[in-house]
Amino acid sequence: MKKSLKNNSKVPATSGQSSAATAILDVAERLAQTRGYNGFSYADIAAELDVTKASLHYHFPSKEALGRALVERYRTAFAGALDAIDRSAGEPAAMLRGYVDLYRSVMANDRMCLCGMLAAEFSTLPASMQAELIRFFDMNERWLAGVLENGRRSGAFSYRESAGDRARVIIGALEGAMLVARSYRDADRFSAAAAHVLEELAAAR
Amino acid sequence: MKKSLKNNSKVPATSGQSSAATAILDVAERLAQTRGYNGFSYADIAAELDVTKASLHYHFPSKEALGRALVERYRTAFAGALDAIDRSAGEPAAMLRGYVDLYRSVMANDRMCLCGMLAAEFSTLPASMQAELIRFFDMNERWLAGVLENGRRSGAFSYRESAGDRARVIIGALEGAMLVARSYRDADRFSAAAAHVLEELAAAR
DNA sequence: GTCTATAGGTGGATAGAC
DNA sequence: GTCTATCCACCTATAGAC
Repeated sequence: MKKSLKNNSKVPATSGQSSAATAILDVAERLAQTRGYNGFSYADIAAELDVTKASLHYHFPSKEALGRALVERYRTAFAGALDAIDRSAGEPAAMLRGYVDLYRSVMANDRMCLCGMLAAEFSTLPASMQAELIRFFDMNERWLAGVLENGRRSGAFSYRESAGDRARVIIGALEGAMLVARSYRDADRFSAAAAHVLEELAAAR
Repeated sequence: MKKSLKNNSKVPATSGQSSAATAILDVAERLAQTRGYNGFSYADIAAELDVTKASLHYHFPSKEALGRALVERYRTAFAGALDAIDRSAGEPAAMLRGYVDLYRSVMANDRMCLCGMLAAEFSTLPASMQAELIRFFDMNERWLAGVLENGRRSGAFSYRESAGDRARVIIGALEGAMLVARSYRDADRFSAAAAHVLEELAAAR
């Protein structure tokens, strides 16, 4: 039985997207995180939503448009999560734990970080997606470097290199731990690496 | 002008493979490392070698067979490189530098580690390739854990977790640093992370 | 071993009816 | 907004001549 993707809800869709577009992005996001951008097709999404491919093309005319929307939304949602950490947690150590938990929840959901996945496929992606990807990593690095600076000032963290360099090390370590852990279907592998990242920064040792 | 893939050389091909198969694997390996297993086709290889797709199927009947051969050869070559380190370098610190340099040379070649790339695509791979991939990571972990144990015994390294856990952390950090650095086309990003891995283990601090 | 030719399937994408 | 129908390019793979 066909389910309509039309936005029938009384409330406006979350962020300028119709509920149909949101439903499509939700499925596409999961597929992209588990199979990669080159690993899913319009047919896969259509089958899951029980609509036709043509209907998907109405909302996202090309796969590039879909892919761009995917990364944009992911980056925006991630930025929102970082803002939430900024507002809630006080201590740099708590903020860093919050950051690591963002990754942990992705892994717990049996997914790879969308942008880590796309980084692997980078050279095959449309330029517009490549640009979005860079924005994502730059944003992460900037935010993390800020937390690291504060932590060092307050004496909570201790590290030798620049905050920016250390931020890059942490991002790479988390993405890589996730990448490998997924081949073992073992979230604990990721958590062990995440714990290491946190402990390594602790000033008292 | 067509170049024949037939093995015309007087010397036997490197390891049970015909020189034709070797040439195919060389091209396929580079494509897999830069675009992913789902990001290249028989047509890509055929165009580069100036032969037909049918000719490739003679040497590797299916893409799965090609993919399996790819990971097998990569794992064997990597094992050989680890053996070479075992024989040449004495100090655990030197051995670890040698290990990191294996990754660095992949990155310097504008490639991603084949198995890191395939780890991203893991859920879309044939079972035979998934199994090979696990063997690769297990081998790395085992070898690295041995070096870490020796280094701790000799006083060269200092770390808190088990050697196996720390080995996993290091592998993940190197794979992830490579993954992200490739989006920036910046080998220095990788080298900075690699240097961090080495310094973090140094006992004198 | 390599070719031509082709099969059968799937990819992204569009026209036009409803 | 969603459908049916269709296009064309590309995919992996095979048959059979040379």
